[in-house]
Amino acid sequence: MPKPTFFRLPDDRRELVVREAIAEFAEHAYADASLSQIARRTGIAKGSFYQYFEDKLDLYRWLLAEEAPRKKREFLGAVRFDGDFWAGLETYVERGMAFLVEHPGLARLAAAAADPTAAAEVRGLHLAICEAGITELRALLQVGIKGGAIARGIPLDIATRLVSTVIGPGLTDIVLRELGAELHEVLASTSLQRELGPARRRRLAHAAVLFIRGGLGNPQSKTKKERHR
Amino acid sequence: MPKPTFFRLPDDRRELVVREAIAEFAEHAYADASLSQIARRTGIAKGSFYQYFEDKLDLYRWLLAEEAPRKKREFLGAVRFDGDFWAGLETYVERGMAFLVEHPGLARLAAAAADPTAAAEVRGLHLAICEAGITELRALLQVGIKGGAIARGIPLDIATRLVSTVIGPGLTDIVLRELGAELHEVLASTSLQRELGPARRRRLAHAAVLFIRGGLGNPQSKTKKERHR
Amino acid sequence: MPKPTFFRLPDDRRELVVREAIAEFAEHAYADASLSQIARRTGIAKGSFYQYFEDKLDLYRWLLAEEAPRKKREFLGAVRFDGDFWAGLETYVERGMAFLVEHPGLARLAAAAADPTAAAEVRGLHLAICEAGITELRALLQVGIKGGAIARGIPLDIATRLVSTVIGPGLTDIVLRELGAELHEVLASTSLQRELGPARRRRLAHAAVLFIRGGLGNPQSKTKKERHR
Amino acid sequence: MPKPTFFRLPDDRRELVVREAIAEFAEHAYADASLSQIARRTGIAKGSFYQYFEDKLDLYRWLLAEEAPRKKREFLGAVRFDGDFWAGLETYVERGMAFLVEHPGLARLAAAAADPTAAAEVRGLHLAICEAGITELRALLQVGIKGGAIARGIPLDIATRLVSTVIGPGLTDIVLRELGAELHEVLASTSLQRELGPARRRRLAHAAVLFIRGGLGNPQSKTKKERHR
DNA sequence: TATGAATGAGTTTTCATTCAT
DNA sequence: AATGAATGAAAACTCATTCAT
Repeated sequence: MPKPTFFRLPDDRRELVVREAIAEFAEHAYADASLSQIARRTGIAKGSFYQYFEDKLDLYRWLLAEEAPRKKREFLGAVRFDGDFWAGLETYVERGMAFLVEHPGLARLAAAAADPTAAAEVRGLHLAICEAGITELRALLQVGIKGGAIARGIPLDIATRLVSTVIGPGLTDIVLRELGAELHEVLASTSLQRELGPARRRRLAHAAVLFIRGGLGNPQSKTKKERHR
Repeated sequence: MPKPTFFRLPDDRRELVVREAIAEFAEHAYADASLSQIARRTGIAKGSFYQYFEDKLDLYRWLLAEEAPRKKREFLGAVRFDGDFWAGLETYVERGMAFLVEHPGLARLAAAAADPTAAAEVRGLHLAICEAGITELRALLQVGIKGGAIARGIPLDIATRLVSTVIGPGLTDIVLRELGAELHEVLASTSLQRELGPARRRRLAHAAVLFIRGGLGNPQSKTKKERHR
Repeated sequence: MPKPTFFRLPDDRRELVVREAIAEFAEHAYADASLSQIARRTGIAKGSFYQYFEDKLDLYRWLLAEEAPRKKREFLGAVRFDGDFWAGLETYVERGMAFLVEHPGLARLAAAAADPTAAAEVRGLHLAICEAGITELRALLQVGIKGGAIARGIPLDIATRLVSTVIGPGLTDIVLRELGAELHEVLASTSLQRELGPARRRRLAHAAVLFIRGGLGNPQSKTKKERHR
Repeated sequence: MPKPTFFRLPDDRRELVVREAIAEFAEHAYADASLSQIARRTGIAKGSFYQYFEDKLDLYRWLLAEEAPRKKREFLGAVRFDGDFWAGLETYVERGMAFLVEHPGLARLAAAAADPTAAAEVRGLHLAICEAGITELRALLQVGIKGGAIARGIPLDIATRLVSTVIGPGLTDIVLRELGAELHEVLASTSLQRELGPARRRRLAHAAVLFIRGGLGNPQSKTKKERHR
C-alpha cells in the first residue's frame, strides 16, 4: 500500500503521479515499465516516489488492485441484469467499450493482469485480479441462469471463462482494429470518442452479445431487442 | 534468420538451444527475456549465441515466425472442414489443446504475439503473426459459410476475431485452470498428458465449439454429432 | 551537452572527472577510450557517468568542442598580429608550446581531431573542429598578407594547411622528442615545465617561425627581431 | 613475422589477405581494426589467420614494418638528390603524392605510425617506424646541406621534423581536401588518378617544395625551375 | 517532505584467440 | 592446411533503490 505521505499529497500532484504511472504501466509490461521513466514523465524526483510507495511493486499493486477497479466501477455505474438479462449484458459491454475508449490506459492496465508472461513478482497479484474478475462475471451469469436467459448446455465455469475472454481481450482487440491503431498509439491519443462513437459501440456490443447469447442462450426466451434484428 | 552455423550444430546442442530459448521467451516477454539467462540455462557461452544468431531479435523472430508455426503445423496436421464443418472445428480445437498440453512453451510463444505491450522492436513482427492467424481463421470460417454451417448474422471480420479469441486465449486460459497451474509451472512440467487427457480435452473442445456454433451457427443445419448430445 | 547534474557537482569531483576523462581520451582514440576505464581511474561508479552525460559521445564532444577550446583560449589569451606579424606569430607559437607543456592532455585531445581513422560517430565532430582551426588560422594569415608580411607566392588555402601542420603536429612532435618521451608518459607527468622551460620554447618557436617565414614571407619586409639574429 | 605457411600460400590468396588487411588497418586504428572483419572481407576462415600469423599484432607489424615500406620503395624508385637538390625533392614529393593517390590504403597505413594515441602494444613499433622515416629524411637533407642547397639557419634535427610533417601529414591533408573527400571515402574509391592527375600533383609538389625551400633554402643557390615562376 | 546524486548488478553485443576435426 | 565452433573478457548503457541534505 502507498505510504500515508502519498494520500496527504496535494490533489494535482497525486493525480499527476497516478496519470503518468498508469500510462507507463499501460505501455509496458511490469518488468519493462520504469520508475525512472515515470519520474521523467512527471518531472518529480525519483526519490520522491520512495516517499509515496515502498517500491515499484507497491505502486503497481495499488494501481492494479485498487485504483483501476475503483475508477472502472465508478465509470460503469450499476447495470441492471435482473430485467432483460441480454439487454443488461449489452449495456454492460457497451459501457466497457466506452471505458476503453475514454480511459484506454486504465483499461489496458486492467487487461495486463491476464498476461501469463508477467514477471514473477506480480504473478500472484495478477492471478488474484483475474479470479476477482471471473468471480464477478460468474455471479452475473448466475443471474442470467436464474432468470432463465441462459441455458445449461455449457458448464458455468467454462462458460464464464469463454464469456470473459470474449468481452475482455476479444472486444478490446476488435475495438483496436476498428480504430485502425495499435494500442500504443491509442494510449497516446486523446479523443478516441470521435473515432468510435456511441452508435458504432452499440452495434459492436450488440454483435458480441448476439454471439454470446447464441452460445449460451436459452432458445425459449426471446427479447424485443432480439426480434427486430 | 539464424546463421548457417546454427543449422550445422549437432542435433542435441541445437535442440538444447531451441528448448531453453522457447522456455525463456515463454516465461518472459521479449524485453525481459535474457540471452544471458538462456546462456546460463544451457551452459553455453554467451558469445556462442552470436555465432548462431545475429542478435536477440533474430533468435526471437525465428522462433516465433518460423519454428513455432512449423512445429504447430506439423503437430496439427491437416483437418478437414469441408465435410461436417462443426465436427472439423471441434477436431481442430481439440488438437490445438493437445498441442498446448504437449508443447506449452511453443503454444505460449505463439500466443505472445497478441501482447499489445510488447517492446517496439517486435511490434511489427507480432502484428504480422496475428494477422496471419486471423487470415487463416477467416478463410476457415468462409468454408463454413459456403457450406451453410455458419449463418450471416455477424459480420465475418468481427466473427473471426471473436472466434479467434475464444479458441486462442480463451481455451488456453481454461486449460490452465483445469490444470490448476500457472503457466510458468506448466512450462516446467513434462507430463501434462496425464493431467489433461484426451477425453477431457474432447469434452472441452465440444463445449467451446458448442459455444461458437451457438453464436455463429445456422439453426437450419444440424449434424449427427449435435443431435446425440 | 553534459546534464545539469554535472555542473552542479562539487568542484573537486567535477574536476576529477574532467581530468581523468581528458587523460583517457588523450591516451586512446575515441573508440578505444573506455568509460569503464575512466570510472576505474576515478573510483566513481560507472552508472554515475550517465547521471553526468548522455553517453560516451556526449562527454567526448563536450571535452573536445567546448572544454578544450575554452581552456586553450583562456591559456593563450589574445595575441596581437597587427604590429610585427612574425613576432606575433612567434609569440602565438611559443604560447601554444607552453600550453602543450602545461596541459599535454588537452593539447593531445585537440590534436585528435585530425585523426583520419576516427570512428564514424565522431568524424563529423572532428571535421568541424579541424575546419574551425583552419578558418581561424586562415584569418590570421590574411592579417599577415594585408600587412605585407606574407608574399603571394603560395595560394592561401594551401599555405594555411601547411602552416597548420607545422605549428600543430609538427611542433608537438618536436616538443615530444625534446622531452625524450612518448606522449603517454608525458600525459602522466606533472612538471614538464622543468624539462622544457621558456627559453628553450622560445628558441623552438623562433626556428619554426623562421621556417614558415622563409616559406611564405615577403623578402622586402624585415623586422628588428629578425635582424639581430 | 608471418609463419612459413603464409609465404607458401598461393599468390592470389596471399595477396587477398594483404589487400584486405591493409584496407582494414587503413580504415581503423590498430585497436579498432578487427581480425573478424578481415576474415569477413576475405571470406577466409578466422582460424586460418592463425596459421599465417602469430596473432593480430604479428600481421600488423609485418604490414607496417615490412610490406608497406617495401611497396613504397618499389613505387618511388630511386630519386636523385645530388644534382639539383630542390628539383629532386620536388620529384620525391610528387611521387609521394602519386603513391597516396594510387595506394591510399598503404599510404594511410604508413601514416598511422605517427598516431600518438595508438594502443600500448604497437607504440614501440610505431616509434621505430617514425624514427626510421626521420633518419632517412635527415640523410636526405644532409645531401642538400652538402650540396649547398640548404642553409644552416635551423638545426638539422628540427628541420628534419618540420619537413617530415610538411611532406607527410601536411600534404596528405591537402590532397584529401583537393579531393573533397574524407580519407574513409578515398580508401573505398578506386580511381583517384582521374581526380588528382599528374599536372595538379606537380603544382602541389612545387608549392610544398617552394615552402620548404623558403624555410630552409640557401638564398645564394637559384635553380632554373625556380626562376621561371 | 522533497530532492537528486551515487551505486552496482544486470543487459546486449563484439572480439581475439584456441582447438578439434 | 583449412576450417569454423567455442569461449570469456570487455565494452556501453539502464535501472531500482538508498541516503544525505
